Formats: sequence, structure tokens, C-alpha cells
Amino acid sequence: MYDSNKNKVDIFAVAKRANVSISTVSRSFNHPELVNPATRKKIDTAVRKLGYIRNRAAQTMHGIRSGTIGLVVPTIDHAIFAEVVQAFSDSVDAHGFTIMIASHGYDLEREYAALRKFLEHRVDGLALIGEDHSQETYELIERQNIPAVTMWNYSETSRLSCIGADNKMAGTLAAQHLVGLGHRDIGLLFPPTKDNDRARDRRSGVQKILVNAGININPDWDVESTYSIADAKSAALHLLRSPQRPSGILCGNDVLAMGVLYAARSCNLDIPQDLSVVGIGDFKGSSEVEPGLTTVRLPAREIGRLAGNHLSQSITGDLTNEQRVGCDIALIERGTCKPHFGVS
Amino acid sequence: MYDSNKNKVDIFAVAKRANVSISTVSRSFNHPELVNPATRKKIDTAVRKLGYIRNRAAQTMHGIRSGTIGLVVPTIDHAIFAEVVQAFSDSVDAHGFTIMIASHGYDLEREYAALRKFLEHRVDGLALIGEDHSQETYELIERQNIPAVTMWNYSETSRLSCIGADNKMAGTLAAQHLVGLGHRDIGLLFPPTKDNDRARDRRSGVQKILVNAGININPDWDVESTYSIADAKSAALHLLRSPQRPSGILCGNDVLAMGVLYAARSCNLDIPQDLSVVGIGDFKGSSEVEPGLTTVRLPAREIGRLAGNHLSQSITGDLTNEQRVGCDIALIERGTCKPHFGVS
DNA sequence: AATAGTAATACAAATGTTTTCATAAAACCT
DNA sequence: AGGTTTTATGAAAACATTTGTATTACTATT
Repeated sequence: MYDSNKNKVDIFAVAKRANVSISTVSRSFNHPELVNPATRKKIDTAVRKLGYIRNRAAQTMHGIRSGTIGLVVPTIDHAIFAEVVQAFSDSVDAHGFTIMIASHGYDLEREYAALRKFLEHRVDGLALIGEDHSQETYELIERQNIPAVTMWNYSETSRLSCIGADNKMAGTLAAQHLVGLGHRDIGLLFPPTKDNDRARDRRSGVQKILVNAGININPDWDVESTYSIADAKSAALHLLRSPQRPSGILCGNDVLAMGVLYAARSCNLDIPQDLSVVGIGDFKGSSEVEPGLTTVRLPAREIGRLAGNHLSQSITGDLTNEQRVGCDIALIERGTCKPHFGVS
Repeated sequence: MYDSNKNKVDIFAVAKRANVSISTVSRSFNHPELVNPATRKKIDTAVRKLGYIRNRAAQTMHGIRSGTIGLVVPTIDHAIFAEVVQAFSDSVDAHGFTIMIASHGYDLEREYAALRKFLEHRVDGLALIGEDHSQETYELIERQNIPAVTMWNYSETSRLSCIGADNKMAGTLAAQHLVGLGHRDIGLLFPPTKDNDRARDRRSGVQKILVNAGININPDWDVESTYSIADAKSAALHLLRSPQRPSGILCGNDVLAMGVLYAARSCNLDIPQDLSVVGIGDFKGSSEVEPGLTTVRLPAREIGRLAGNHLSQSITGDLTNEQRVGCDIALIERGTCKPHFGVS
């Protein structure tokens, strides 16, 4: 047992052990070139022996950066954000920052609460997903003097710096593909669009194309599912078992599309022979599933990486102006769609 | 533009605006029962008007807890840990803690570095995955006076508190199932076991059963793959295309098993008719894939939740002794295995 | 009416650092 | 050898809080 009282290892303990003043110890960390190599060595050994670890809380009080970045995502659980989060994390890590993370489960009140907590910890920067945030949240962020960035969605008119893809365009590309192949009996499997601008944008992109093509959607074929394979599969099963079924389904993202693929298999429908499916996202596994999922690729890793870089540089002052970066997206044709020139 | 100089909103600003001393303001936060309701109200309005946010860094310097927990995982990217992390996060969040997260990509040096950073931030507790850590890491943790917990693996002799499953038993169950069904030509698809006790334990559980059953493994059928569907699929393809192939494959986890499933499909092998597959993990999607994956269920959410609770309570002092919790695991029979009574 | 007790607030010290300024010692230059 | 830099170090103030103690103003009790 270490005696927690006596054993208080602070900068004083180090100074004492090395026979120097605390200022010298501090300097030896922050401006090593100003202290005599011999002294530095003494200090180093003292640090080593005592197992001293600097206290960033104390540093932070001098206006020195805390070295932390707050990241709030709807959920960590799914493939959806795991990839962006990983890339973002790697990127800010390379700049020496530590991440504080929280998930809000698509509840914007909880998002606000998480941000407040981060600010109490004096994070140096903030990162969020998408553009749907409460008014309070926006005001809170704008009142602080720290950079913030939103990931995953691109918009010319975003209130904060954003790095992401044009989700409306993603919907457009997906729909164009299916319509271009001759499908007119089209089903939609989308997540709830409340407080989720990405889903809303994608849907509106889809709708635009369908309207243009004079296709209107059978309400029975317009189904909703949360971002879960289980949910999506059961929603899709319901859709596919109905007496009439669409020849193609557009999905709000790849997780939902996987649900459709599995549902189709369990109904003994062949894909793409009996049903065409398009996803959005191109997550891990989408290209490996059989047949490979035709989807609109959103560059998750790139978005995370760019956002991390942008935020880090905004913090260190290497970058001052806010930015809006749109990442390229593209339809990836794989094996889940085929031309359809049906009875109509 | 807010004038960042003048506009410094600290406890003094609040005190001034509310016409009280800073001690009263502080007390109004920390011991509200000691301050006059009327005064409290004045302070509240001042706080609101100024948008004051408490500085936890300054609090932390008084031995007051930082309210943060450090979590290091090998990777956030995969289904593998996303679920544990989410459950852990929800759980400690309910106790009011904020998570600092880092991933090390199976590099134990990076793990050590991440832990050091966390300690500089004076986290109140630490959570890691599994038992494979560098000697330095263990020493670092033990020298601090904060609780630590490892997740995902259970062992009676763990050096730190652990909450997880018996991975050797998981391997045993998986192998027993396949052997029990009469399979003797068995392939293995496992991740590298270096610095990964979970994988190693599972493998050793498998091996024990195989040895007992007098089965020895064709070296060609013993393949390695990282935790990636793409990798796993290509490794499995290689295996399945060889002139002779096993009648069943045991996989280190469900991600690898999914790779096998997809590979089989692409070779036009029917599962379970032509090939039986067993996974370990029971991740999201494992029950939805067609046919449903037979696997050993590890209760990821439960592990995360319990670990979060345990750690939180250890920090708040509601729980003092360290603990070793083994979560139940079980083989879940679904559709990827069938009895095999072959030529031998 | 004097005293004791209590409630509410303020003052000041303490927390672990960094940094400015001052000072001492060493090195350099004629 | 004396003055001037340069180098190395220390003392003390500053950072934004919390908390123990002191102070003030009431209220209750005799």
C-alpha cells in the first residue's frame, strides 16, 4: 500500500529530490533549452524515481490549452460512426490531443448536456455530427471562444465549419441509379428523419428524382426503421411479404440495406434477380457481402481525418478561418441491382 | 465578436454581478443548502446572464475528482468493441463521469502512452480491454491511487479487477459443438494472438478439445486474419478453394465468421450443407445474417455496463475491494452448422 | 435587556502549476 | 583586472476555484 498522504508526488517533491527550485523543474519541461543539461538530468532521474506525472489541470489554469477535444456523436455502437470516430481520433491524436467522447442517442437535449460538460473541462475544441442541433447548443458553442466543427454533412450554409458529404446528392445518386435501370416500383427504407439532417437530406434527394421521373411511392412501400440490422430486417420482411412488392428498394444507409439483403434471402428472393437494392454509405462489409452491395460511397475515414486535422489546426492557430469542405461521393456499382423493364 | 479579454467570465464576474463574494458563489454550487435562497437566485441569474461555465480544472486542483474516466481500447472501428464501449459509456455517464477515449491499434506501447496522457489529466479511473499489457503499464497503474478495471476477459488470476467472459471456455464451447456434430476435418480462422489474450485463450480452448478428440489440424487449414471482414473473406476464400477443404470452420470471432459466410457464398458453397461455421461473440447482425450464425454469445453490453458500474462505484467509494466478475456465455445454435458423419 | 445560538456571508489560505522578474555566477572582451 | 554579456536559477505572483475560519446580523431564551 502506498501512503497516499505522504506520497504526494508533485512538482515540489521533484524539486526537492533534485535539489532545485520548482521553477527550474517546470522550465525543464516547458523550455528545456533554458536549463543546464546536468540539472535536467538530475530532474529527469527524480521524475523517474518518483513516478511524477504532470498535472494538466494545474496547467490549464494558466490559459494553457487543456489538450482535449470534445466529440459528441449520436451513437458509438454502430458501424455508422465507428469509422469516422476512429479516423477523427487518430487524426487529433497525431496532434497530441486527447478525446472526450459522449453519445446522445439522437436526443438533442443530451447533446447539449454533453457539450456543457465538455466546456466545464475546458476542451480546446468541439466536434459534432451533422447540422441538427438545438438552438441552445448553437448559442452555447458560439459564445465560447473555441473552434467547432461538424462532420458527416456538407452544406454551403452551415452555421459551423463543416466537413462531410452532400447527403442530398447521395440520395439523388442512389435514386438516379435505380430509376436509370428502369425501376418504377420503388420501396423506401429510411430511418426517422427527426433531428437527423443527414437522413432528411438523403430522402429529399431521392424524392426529387422520383418526382422528376413521375414516380410516386406506394405508401405501403415507404417504411421506417432505426439504424439496426435487426429492425431493418424485420421492416424489410414485412415489406417483401406483402402481396405486391417493389422491384427495387432504396435504403437510407448500408445497415438498412444489409437488413434488406438478409430479409430477401430469408424469403428466398434472389438479389438482384427478384429485387434490386441500393444503400448509402459503403461501410465495412458492404463490398464483401454476397452479392456486393451497390451503394453510394461516403468517405467516412477521409471525413474523420480531415475534420480532425481542421480542428487541431484551428486550435493551434495554424488555421483561422472556418471552412466548409465537401468530400466526393460516388455510386459504387456492385451486385445488388439489375435493369428492370417490367410490365408497365 | 466577443471581446475575449474583457469578457472573461469567471467566478469573480459572477460574484460581482450578483453582489456577493466569490465564496458565496462557490458555495451556492457546492453546498446550496448553506446559502440563502434569495442569494442563490441572484447568483443563478448572474450565471445565466453571463453564460458562466464552471472550470473543472480549477476544482480538480483541490483533490476534487476530475469526473473523468480514461478508456483505452485496441480499436473503436469494429463491431467488436463498439458495443462494449457504448454500454460502458452509458453506464459511467449515468454516474456523471465523462469519458476520455483512446485506441492503440494493438500496440502496447501506444497503450502505455495513452494511459500516461490520461493520468496527466487526472482521470478518476481507468478501463482497459483484456489482460495483455506491458509490464510498464501495469506498474504505472498500480502506482496510482485510482481504480482500474479490465473488460472483456475473465480470469481468476487477473492482476487488475476484471469483468468479462472466460474466453478459453468460449473456444471450448465452440469446438465442442463442432466436434459433437461429428466434424473431424476442421479449419481454424483466428486473428494474430500476439498481445491479444482473448484470441489466445479462445484458441487454447479450441485446441484442448481438438486434442482430446484426437483431431489434429491440417496446417493448411489453420489460417490467420486480422479483425476485418475483407481480410477474413479473402483468407477464407483461399482456404475454401484449396483442393481439400474442411467440413467445418471455427472462427476467432463473428467478424471472421461473417467473412467465411461471404466467402462460401461466393464459392457457391451452401451453408450449412457444404460447410459448417461457428463464430464467437454474437455481435450485432450475427443473428440476422442468413442463415443465422451459430456462435458463442459473449454479453458485450452486460460487460460494458457492469464494468462501468463497478468502476464508477469504486471511484465514488461505494465499492472498495477489487472484483473479478465472470459473465455467462453460451453457445447459440442457429443455422450455420449441421451434423457431419463423413467418410472417415 | 443581555446573552447565547444560529444563519448567512466574507476573508484568506490553499491547490499545482507557469511565468515574469530579479539575481548570482560564469564567460567573454578589451 | 574590470566591465559587459550570457547563462542558469530562484522568488513570488498569477491562474480559478474550494474551504476553514472569522465576522456580522438576526432570532430565541432567559
